[in-house]
Amino acid sequence: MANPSARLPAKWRKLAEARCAERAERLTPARLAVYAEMLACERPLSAYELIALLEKRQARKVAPVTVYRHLDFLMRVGLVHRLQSAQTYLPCDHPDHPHESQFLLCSSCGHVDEVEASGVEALLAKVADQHGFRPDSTVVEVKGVCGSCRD
Amino acid sequence: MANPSARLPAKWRKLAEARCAERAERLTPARLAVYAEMLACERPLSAYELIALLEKRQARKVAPVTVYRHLDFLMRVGLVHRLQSAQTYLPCDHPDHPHESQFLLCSSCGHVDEVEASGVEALLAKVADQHGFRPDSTVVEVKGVCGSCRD
DNA sequence: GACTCAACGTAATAACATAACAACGCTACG
DNA sequence: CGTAGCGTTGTTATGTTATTACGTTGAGTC
Repeated sequence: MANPSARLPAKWRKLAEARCAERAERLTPARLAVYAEMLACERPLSAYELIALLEKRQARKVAPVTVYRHLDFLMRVGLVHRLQSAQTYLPCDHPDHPHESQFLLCSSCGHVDEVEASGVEALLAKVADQHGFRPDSTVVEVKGVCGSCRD
Repeated sequence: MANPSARLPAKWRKLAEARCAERAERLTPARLAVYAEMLACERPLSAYELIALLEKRQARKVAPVTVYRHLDFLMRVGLVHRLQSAQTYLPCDHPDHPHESQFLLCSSCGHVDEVEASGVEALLAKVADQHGFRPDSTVVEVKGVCGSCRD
């Protein structure tokens, strides 16, 4: 089994460690391995795709619950997002700070662009307030066609 | 088995028929039964909850694929929405015209408020455009606590 | 050592969704 | 009329996503 950290750029690893340290959470090798696999893949993965990749790399069986636990952890600390409309997971594109994101999902190439438009969150907060609603978190996913695929 | 239309207010039925007529789609009894069940329930339902309700009312087995087909139909004509973050389905709150909606999901009482804030769609279109992205559809779901539950 | 507590392993199962194929019922056209 | 086409429905099986329950390990503490 390859050491996952060997494939994980130092920059990302440092950010991940910082995020965990902030919250007094432990970035164990198993958790790091899942995160590294997701970063290496560069596209959203389903939990079971991730299981298959991990089993291949580690040459041993990986139970679903294991991966789901690691994903829950990574989402809790803000290193990973879940695409609700696709039931897939992808690493956060800018894990240097906690944030709400919006996602642009290309239906042609499958690429996902994570953007952070503060105006969107502000507007949703305003709309919620107008309905007497106190927002905790938001899901914003836009499906369409990305610039590359339009050419 | 009760006639589903007996439980479906005439107003909603007329709107449903109009939506289907526009698109030359057929609002069959089976489809209407699913729609009526969803309207009667007044909260988002999972496909399998819907199956259980239909089986109870019709006193016969209902296969998952049947309900999924009817849900697909109802979503296609715009009478039903799917909450992506909860994997549940709920009738459209204002089926008199096609539209994109935003949803306010109360984590306390489970109530879902469907709102139609044109500003949200406009802003998302603008953000998408700034990234060279052509949007087709959007998913906007805000989790939080509704006005009633804050009291 | 004994206690605690989070992380991890293992097995089973629940919950959500689709595939493949046959049969039925319109309706439109000769 | 009849029959060909096509959308709807029924049936069975299977695929995909996620969780429950419970036991074990390992690091830190007293």
